[in-house]
Amino acid sequence: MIFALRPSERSGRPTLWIPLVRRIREPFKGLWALPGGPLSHSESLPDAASRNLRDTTGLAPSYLEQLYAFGGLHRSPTQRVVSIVYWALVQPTEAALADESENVRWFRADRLGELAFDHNAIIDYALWRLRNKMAYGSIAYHLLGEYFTLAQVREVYEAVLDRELDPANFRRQVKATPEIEETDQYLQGGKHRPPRLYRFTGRPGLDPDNRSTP
Amino acid sequence: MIFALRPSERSGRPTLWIPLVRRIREPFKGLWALPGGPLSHSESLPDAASRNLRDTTGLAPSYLEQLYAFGGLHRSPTQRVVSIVYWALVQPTEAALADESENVRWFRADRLGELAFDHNAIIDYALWRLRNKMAYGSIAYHLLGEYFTLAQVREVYEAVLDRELDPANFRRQVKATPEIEETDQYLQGGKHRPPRLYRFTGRPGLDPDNRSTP
DNA sequence: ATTAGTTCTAGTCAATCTGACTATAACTAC
DNA sequence: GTAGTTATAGTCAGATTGACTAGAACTAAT
Repeated sequence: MIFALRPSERSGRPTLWIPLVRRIREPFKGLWALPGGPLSHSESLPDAASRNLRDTTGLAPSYLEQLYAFGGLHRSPTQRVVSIVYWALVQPTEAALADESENVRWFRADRLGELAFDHNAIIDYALWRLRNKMAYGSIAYHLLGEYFTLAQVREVYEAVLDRELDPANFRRQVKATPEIEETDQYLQGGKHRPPRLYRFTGRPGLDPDNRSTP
Repeated sequence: MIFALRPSERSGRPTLWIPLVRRIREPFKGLWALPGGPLSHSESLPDAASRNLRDTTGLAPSYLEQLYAFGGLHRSPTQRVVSIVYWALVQPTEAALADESENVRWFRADRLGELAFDHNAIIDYALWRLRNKMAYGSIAYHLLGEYFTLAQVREVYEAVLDRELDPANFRRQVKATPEIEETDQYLQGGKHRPPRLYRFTGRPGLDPDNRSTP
């Protein structure tokens, strides 16, 4: 389950997109589904998630976290399947390089049709978690490049939370977080006062998967 | 992974306890470990967790939530094991009924020796999650009975967070949450002014496991 | 060169929330 | 009665938040 920001076709503002793969066999042949695959005997869970991500879309995530283990009895009509789902954030530069093809395509996270298996429910839950983490933790920066303006951070929040935020108040809050570092660079090229560039110096969260990285 | 409140031997104040089972075969024979067991083909993940809980300790949880899927390559020295761990809260009345025996015993959560497998790390993570959920969500009430005083709620927080809280300020905050309902009952029997009893009217969280219960 | 249009950025102010603290109420034990 | 204990309400200063104002710094059009 991969999230990335891409400009909306209409407004040009960044919105949330996810890549899906088309089922080429039964069950649910022809429907779109989350990328995934089997867990090999010799790889850890996050390794397997990264490999699957790379194999199907060519993407390398800037953030990877376990979402949930889904094990309902009737998730697949043919057999009992337990899926340990991970979710990833990729930066826009990465997302632009992603392989697209007849059977791999990006979709807006808020405009999905009917997907294979219980994947609609999985995405709903992932979106809920993303919004939650965004409200507390410092996760939004993994959807941006190394340098960014405060307005870009605000656009990320607006895209994910789906509501507008007061620019001045948002600045004040972000600037108060110690993990945000001011640089001496400014972003030129806009038709207005050039905004200052910042960078994120924090570390990802502390899951069991990556607890030992202090 | 089960949490319950039991009075400390020394101070008599409630503290966090968890039941462990003794390994009766290799690997780690003789060491204490978290209760658990295999996932059968015909039961969902939360069902399997409840059943294991009941089989080993006789307990029925008042709260059950998925903790994490642990899948490191070397968790067990003999084979590759993926454990989908659930954590549960049980009320004190339940906990008092729990089966204890030579091979099942309660331990204080903050005073554990070396356990089998990676179970020390799992418990650390569960404690971290419990503290986190406590700070935000309304989870503490599942460690109490149906009726409780505000001082009892405070004791739960103090036990889990391991620090003292100002009684007056704590009251103010708890009373402000809409899920707490005042009753007309008072708890008699103390050697001081009898405190009013309250009840919790909220629902558990919204995991994928129990999302459809509005 | 001037002006209009845009966003960036700093700041004010009232409302709300938080933590430290004081004071009274209501019970039991002596 | 009186001392001891916890329950409960309330006050007050400091921090945080949301709505808003205003000047700064750039581009584009005149």
